[in-house]
This record gives sequence, structure tokens and C-alpha cells, in this order.
Amino acid sequence: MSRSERLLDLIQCLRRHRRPVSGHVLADELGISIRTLYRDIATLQGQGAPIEGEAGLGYVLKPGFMLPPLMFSDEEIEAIVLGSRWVAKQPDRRLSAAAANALAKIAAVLPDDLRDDLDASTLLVGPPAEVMESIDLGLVRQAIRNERKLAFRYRDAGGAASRRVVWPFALGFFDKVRVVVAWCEARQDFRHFRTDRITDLKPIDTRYPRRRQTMLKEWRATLDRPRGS
Amino acid sequence: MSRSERLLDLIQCLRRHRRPVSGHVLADELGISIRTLYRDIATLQGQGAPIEGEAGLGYVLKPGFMLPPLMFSDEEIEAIVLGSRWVAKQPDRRLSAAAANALAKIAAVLPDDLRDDLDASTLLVGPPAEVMESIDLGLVRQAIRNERKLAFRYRDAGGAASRRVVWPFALGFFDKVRVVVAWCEARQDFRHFRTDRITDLKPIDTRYPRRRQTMLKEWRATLDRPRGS
DNA sequence: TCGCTGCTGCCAGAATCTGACAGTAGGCTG
DNA sequence: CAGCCTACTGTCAGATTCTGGCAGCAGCGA
Repeated sequence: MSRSERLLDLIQCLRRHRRPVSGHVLADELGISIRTLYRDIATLQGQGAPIEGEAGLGYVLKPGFMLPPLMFSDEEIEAIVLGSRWVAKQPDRRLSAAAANALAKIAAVLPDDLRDDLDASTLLVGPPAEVMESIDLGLVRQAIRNERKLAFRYRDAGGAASRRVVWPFALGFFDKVRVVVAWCEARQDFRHFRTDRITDLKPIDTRYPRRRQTMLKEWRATLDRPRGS
Repeated sequence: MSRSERLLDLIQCLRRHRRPVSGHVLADELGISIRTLYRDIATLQGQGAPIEGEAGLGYVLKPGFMLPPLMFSDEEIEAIVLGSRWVAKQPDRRLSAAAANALAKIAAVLPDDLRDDLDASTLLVGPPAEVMESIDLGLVRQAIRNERKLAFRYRDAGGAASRRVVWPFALGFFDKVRVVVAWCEARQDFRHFRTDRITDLKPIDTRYPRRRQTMLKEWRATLDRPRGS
């Protein structure tokens, strides 16, 4: 195996083990000596890979993801760039900024002619709507990831306010607003909640009793067939 | 310069010259011997790069684009995936298919935990609208790229039909339909045309007298300020 | 204190890469 | 057809890089 291939393998290894791994283990998995591993790690760090080593612990790959060399056709690149531009115009600040950063990174490695072609493919959406998020989406993401309940006050389309305890499992886009998709304990059904109508968001420390993947699947199934059938 | 860096450089070189380039020229640009160049080309081909060499002509990089290893944060990946999903749901069949392919390629190299997180971020747009493209968007793209005029019949929102000759310079999304952005010869102004209302599209072989980048810039400027000011 | 770990410098042998030369084969032009 | 340009392969010796082992230092936890 050539050295450059091995470097990618090393990243994949680090990603597999999420906990700190000792250099010795990594060297074993790659079939190289510990000395060479240290050199490889140094090389990767030199190329900007976010690898951290601490004495007595081992190595961890900091969050952040390296895409290995990927082949895309012109159209696939166009699709990716266009989609990222769309995300960049969405009101979710964090995602929008992330999309802008991603676009910058992609543009940096694109050949000029392709970049020109992409300029001819524009997005005609209006300026981003001034939707003020009243809540911290980070809390929602965390609750989803850890399968924890959420409590909040909600004001529905009619203006009626209510208190909810829900089991969130997805955070989606709907037109210009973001919605939390969840099982509502009060209604005993799937509901989605516009984030801009949520107030007093409080994470609850109890885990909800179902797997979020399962609920996602069930919820999708209810979407596929029209209401009432 | 290490060999692996040079291989990426070689791809960039090939991309710069769009016409066939002889191995000798490439070797000069990279500062290596012809023999080493042949070896490098062979290596790249072995890794799946679409390089073609023909005796008497030179090397060409077949359309298709290789993204070098790129670092993305979790959020940037989420933005890219989300955007691609959005594109995949758009009515433009070619782009939608391209987005689906790109997503598959990205998903293939994503670690499992990240893929799970992304599942929790859904797109709540309805099923793709049944917009039948009556024209071949490929012709439009080609006209834009080559700065050629286009002639077609257009039926506007009020139902009134007209013949147009335009200078197209962009192909954009607007909500669920695609629009051609162009300078309209009849109206002597920028106009955009919904592709589903265009019929009898005919490419015209005459080049229009302005640069498409310039027109794009001017058109963008008109968008920034509200009408009438 | 000990053990485990990260990390660096050094060195000799192994592996790889590189350039040069020679030769084959294919396309293009005259 | 000949002549030229090109892609491509084989071979080989020297240059370069890579690799593993060793020694040693530093930080962390028990």
C-alpha cells in the first residue's frame, strides 16, 4: 500500500474509534511501526487534519470531516453548489454560514472554467427572510441526538398558546422556516412545530422510550400516504 | 514536492488546458521528466481518474471532476447534504438525478454516526411538482456557454403569446420552475422566462455582442435595488 | 515512584522514485 | 508512402524517500 493511501486509511481508523486510541493500536491496524505512525500523524497534521494526541490517552480526531478525493461529474458539482447556495440563503444562521464556508472551500479548488459555468446557474430566491429564531437550535439538535424530551410553549397558527412535551427526532426545513418534527405527548401523534413559534424551550433530562430512527421511519410512512387514507 | 501533491497538480494542469496537451508540455510545467509523467498518469488512471491519451494528440481529462481531499466541519457537511437533497427534489430531471448521484457518493464515504445525524435533518418539501419541461435545457446551457442567441415562442402569465430573440446568460431556479435569464432584443431589457412556457426553442448560430459575465453582473446590479429607484 | 503514552532525533537498510535511453505502435501531414 | 509527433513500455543505476529500531525527554494518572 502506498503511503498516500495509508494516510487516508489512518483517518478512517481514527474516525472508527471515537474514543482516544493509542498510537500502538493504530500502528497495528495499519500494519506499520509506531515510529512510522508518528510520522504519518505529523504529515496529516501538517496538511491540516484535526488530530490531537495527548500523552497517557491516545489520539482523537477532532470533529470535522475530511472528504477523500471524490469524482464528480460537472452536473453533480453543479447540483452540490446550487444546493449549498440555497442553504446559504436560508434563515438558519448557523447552517447558512456553514454553507457559505463550504462553498468557499469548494470554489477554491474548482477550475476557472467550471466556476464560470456555475455563475450562469443562479438562484432566484429573494433575500433571506428576517425570521428571528427565538430559541437555540443547538439545544434541539442535542435533544434529538441524545433522544431526550423537550418542553416548550407553542403558539399555533390560530394564535392559541399551549404547553408541550415532545419527543423530537428531526429538524427540518419547510419553506422558509425550520420545524421540529416530534411525537407530541399531549396529542399522542406526530406533529411539527415551527421554531419561530416556540418559546421557553427547556430540555428535559429523561430519555424518551423509543428510537429516533424508528420514529423517523414511521413518520415518513405517514407522509407517503395522503391524510385520511 | 511530494509525489502525492504532484499528482493533484497534474490533474489541475490537465484541467487548465482544455484541449489535448502533449506529455512533454505537462512534464515541463511540473518540472519532471517525461518518463515520470507517464508513470504519474498511469497512477492516476489506476486510481480511476478519467485521463485519456492518444498518440499524435496528447492528453485530455474527460469531463468529470475530482475534488481533492477537503476538510468540512459537521455543519458544512450537513449544509451540503441538505442542499443536495433540495436539488434532488427539484423538477429539473437532469440536475435532480445528478444531485442524487452526488449524495450517494458522499454517503458512501461518510462515517455511520454522521450519517445518522443527517437523517435527523429532513426536508419537508412536497413531492416534486409535475412540471414537464417542454424544451431541452441542454440547448439552453450550450447557448449560454457559447454566448449564442436563442429564439423561441413564449406564453406569458396572462396567456399572451409572443416570439422572442434573446441573449441568454443564466439558467436559474425560481421556486419550483426553472427560468432562463436573458437580455430580450424586443424589450431591450433583462427578462426572465419560465422554461415551461417556452416552445419552439431554436438555437441561433450568431454570437451575441456582449460578454455573458458582464451581463450577469449588470443584471445582478438591477436586482439589488428595488424597481423604480 | 512506576507505567503508559506522545513525541523527537538519529541512523542504516529497504523501498520507492526518478531520469535517461532504447524501442514499439499509432495518428497526422505532405 | 515517408517523416514527424505522439503515447507507451522495459530496463537500469543513482537519488530520494520511507521505514523500523533505538535512545531519550515530557506529561499524565495510579
